[in-house]
Amino acid sequence: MPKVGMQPIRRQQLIEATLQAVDQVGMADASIGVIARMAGVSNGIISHYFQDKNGLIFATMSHLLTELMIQTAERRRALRENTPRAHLQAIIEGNFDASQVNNAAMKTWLAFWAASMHQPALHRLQRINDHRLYSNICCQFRRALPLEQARVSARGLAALIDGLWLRGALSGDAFDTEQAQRIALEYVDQQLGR
Amino acid sequence: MPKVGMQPIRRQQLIEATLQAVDQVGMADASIGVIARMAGVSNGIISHYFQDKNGLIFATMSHLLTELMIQTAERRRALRENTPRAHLQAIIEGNFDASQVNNAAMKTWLAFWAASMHQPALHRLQRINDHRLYSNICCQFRRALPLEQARVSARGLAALIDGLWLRGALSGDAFDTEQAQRIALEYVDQQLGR
Amino acid sequence: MPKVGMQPIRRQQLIEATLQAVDQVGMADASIGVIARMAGVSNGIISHYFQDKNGLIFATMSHLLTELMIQTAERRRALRENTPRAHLQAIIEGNFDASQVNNAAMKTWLAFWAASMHQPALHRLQRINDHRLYSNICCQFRRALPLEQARVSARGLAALIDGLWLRGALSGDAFDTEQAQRIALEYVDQQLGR
Amino acid sequence: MPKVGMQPIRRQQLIEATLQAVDQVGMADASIGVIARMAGVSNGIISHYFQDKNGLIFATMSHLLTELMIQTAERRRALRENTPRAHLQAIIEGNFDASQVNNAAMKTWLAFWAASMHQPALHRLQRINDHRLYSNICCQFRRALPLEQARVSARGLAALIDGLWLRGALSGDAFDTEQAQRIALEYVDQQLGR
DNA sequence: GATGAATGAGTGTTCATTCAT
DNA sequence: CATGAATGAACACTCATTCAT
Repeated sequence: MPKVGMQPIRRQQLIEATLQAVDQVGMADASIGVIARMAGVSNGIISHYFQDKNGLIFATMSHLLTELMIQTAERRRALRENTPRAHLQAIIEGNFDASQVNNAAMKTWLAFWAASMHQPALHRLQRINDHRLYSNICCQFRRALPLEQARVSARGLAALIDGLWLRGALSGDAFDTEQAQRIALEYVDQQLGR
Repeated sequence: MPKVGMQPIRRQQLIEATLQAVDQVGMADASIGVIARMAGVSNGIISHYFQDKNGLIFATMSHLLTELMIQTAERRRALRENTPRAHLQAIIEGNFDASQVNNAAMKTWLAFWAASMHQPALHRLQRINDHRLYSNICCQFRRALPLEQARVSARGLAALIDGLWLRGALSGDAFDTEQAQRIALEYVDQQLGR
Repeated sequence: MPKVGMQPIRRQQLIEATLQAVDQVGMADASIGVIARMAGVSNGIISHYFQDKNGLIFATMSHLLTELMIQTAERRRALRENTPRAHLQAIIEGNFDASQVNNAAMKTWLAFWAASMHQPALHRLQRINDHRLYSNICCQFRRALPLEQARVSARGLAALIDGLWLRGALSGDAFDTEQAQRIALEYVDQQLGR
Repeated sequence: MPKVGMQPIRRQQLIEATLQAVDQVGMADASIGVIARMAGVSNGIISHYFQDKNGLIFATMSHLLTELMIQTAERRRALRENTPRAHLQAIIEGNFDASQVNNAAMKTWLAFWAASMHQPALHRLQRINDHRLYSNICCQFRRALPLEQARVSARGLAALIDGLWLRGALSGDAFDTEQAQRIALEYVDQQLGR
C-alpha cells in the first residue's frame, strides 16, 4: 500500500466516483458519504484532498471541461485540410464525443449549469467554457465571412450545438449523435454557402 | 376572513414565493422555511396545500409550462396570416416571452432540467414540453416541406431555440432576445427557402 | 401538551440543561446532543429557540450575569443603614451568593472567561460585568474617600472578590464563603479606616 | 542532520507553537493541525513526542508553571534584605512577570483553569501551583504574624494577586502591572502593619 | 384554515489518532 | 526521526415533515 504520492491518484479516483454517484443518484443526493463509498474510501479523505465538497464538485467540472477541450483539440490537430468547414466539423464532433454524451457527464453538466447560477466559482468556469466554444467557432467563420455575419453565425452554431446536446440529454432516450451532428453541419454549410 | 376558496389563492401565492426564492437563493437553498417566509405564511401551510415539497416544485414547474403554452397560443391566435413562417415566428416569440427569460424563471428551468434527470414526475413533465415544442414546429414545417425534411428542420429549430435560451440564461448578462429571435427566424427562412 | 407560548419555558429549560451539562461533563464536552438529552428534548430544538450553539451559550452566560445582578441588587435594597460599608458588604455577599458558588455556575464562569478571550460577543458581556462590579464598589468608596483613593480601593476590592471566588472555585474543595467574605470585608474596613 | 538529542528541542518547539496557537486562535481552535503547522512540522510528530494532545497541553501548562516558579525564585534569590516584606514583594513581582502577562500566557492560563475543572491531571497541576503561592506567602507572613492571622493574610494576598491578574487578563486592554503590584504591596503593608 | 412547536434523520466538516513508508 | 495518508467517530446544523392547538 503506497503511502506517498497518492494525491493525483486519489483525486482522479474521487472525481470518477463523483461522476458515478451523480449518474446513479443525481447531484442532489450525491452526498459525500455516497461518493466516498463509491470510491471505496472514508468520508474524511475528501476534505484531505479537496478542501470541501465544493472543491470536489469544482474539480469534477474542471475535469469534464478539460476533457471536452482535449477532445476538440485532438480532432482539430488531426485534420487533413485546413478549411473553416473542416475545423467547424471537428468542433462539432468534439462536443458530441463519448466523453460528453454519457449519462454521468450529461447529468453532471445539467447540475453544473443549475448550480452555476448561484455559485460564482462555477459561473466563472461556465463562462470560460461558453466563450471558448463561441470564439473557436467565430474564428473559423471569420475566415469566410465578414465580421458581423461571422459573429451571428457563431452565435447560432454555438446555440445549435448546445441545444442539440441539451435536447439529447433531456430526452431520456439513446442519444442520436449522428443526426445531431448532421443538423449542425448543415447549419455550417448554410452559413458558409452565402 | 374568508375561510373557503382560499385554495387557488394560496397555491398561486406559494408558487410565486417559490419562484422568488429560487431567484434569490437558488433552488438548492430554497427550503420550505425560506419559501414560507417569502410568502408570509407558516411552514406548515405548504403540506396543507401541496402534499410535500416535491408537490410544490411540481406545481411551480407546471405553472411555468402553462405560462409558456399560453404565451405561444395567444400569439398564434392573434396572427393575421396563416403561413408556416408566421406560426413559427409566433412560436419563437413565445419561447422568448418575458415570462420565460426573467431570472427567476431561468433559474427554475435549469434546476428543473437537472432534477428531471432523476425524478420521474418531473421527467414526464419535461418530455411533454419538449415534445410539444417539436411537434408544433414540425406541424408547420410539414406544410411546406416533405415529411423527413420537416422532421429534421423541426429538430434543428427546436434545438436552436433551446440553445439560444440556454446560452442567454447562462451568460449572466442581460438577455438579448432580439438577436436570439433574429437568428432563429433566419434559420426558419433557410429551411423554408429550399 | 401546550403547543403555543413555549418559548420562555423552553429557553429557561435549555439554559438550565446547559448549566447542568457543563457541571457534569465540562463545557468542552457539553455538546448540543448532551444538552438536549439532559433537557429531554431533541437536538433540533436548540436551533429553533436559539440561533445556534453560541446563542445558547450566550443566553446561559447572560442568565448567570442577571442572577448575580439581581442577588446584589436585592441585598442592597434590603439594607437597614445607608452606609458605604453596608453597601459594600451587600455587594460582597451578592458575589458569594449560592447562585454563583455552585459547581455548575463556577465551571460555566471559568469556561466563559476562557471563551471570552476569543469571542467578541462574550467579551462584551464580560466587560460589562467587570465594569459593573468595579463602578458599584467605586461609587461607595467615593462617599468616604477622595476620588483617586476610591478608585484604587475599588480596584483592589473588585480584584479581591474575584480572586477569592477564583481560588475557591479552583480548589475543588467545599467553598468556604464565610472566610472569603470576612477577608473581603476586612479589606473594606482597612480602606475606609484611614 | 542530528538524529539524536532532538527530543528536548522538538518538545520546546512544540510547546512554544502551542502557546502561539492558543494566542492566535484560542485553545478551542488550537487543533493539532494548527499547532503542527505553526511549529513547521507534520501532524504525526506530536504523538511521537507527547503521547497525545492532552500530553502536549499538560506539558505546555507545566512549562508555564515552571516559568512562574523560576521567575519568583530568581527574584527572591537576588534580594538584598531578608525581610518578609521584601520576599512578599518578590513573590508579587514574579506573578506579574512578563512571562505571565503576555497574551499567549493569559489565554492559556484561562483555558487551563477551565479545563482543570474536568481533567484530574490538570487539576493536580493547578492545585500544586495554587498551594505553592499560598504557602510561600504564608511562610513570610508567619515570620511577623501569629499563625491564624498569617493564614488569613496569606489567603487574602494570594486571592488579591490572582484577582488582579485575572481582571487584567480579562480587560482586553494593556495590563497595568505597576498599579496591580502597588495595590498588592499596599495590602502586604496593611497586614504587616498591625 | 392556519400556526409553530417538535422531531430526528441526514449533511458537510473537523479532528485526534494510527501507521506504512 | 519524520512524514502524510487514512480513518471514523463526533460535531453543529439544516430541513422536510407531523401534529396538537
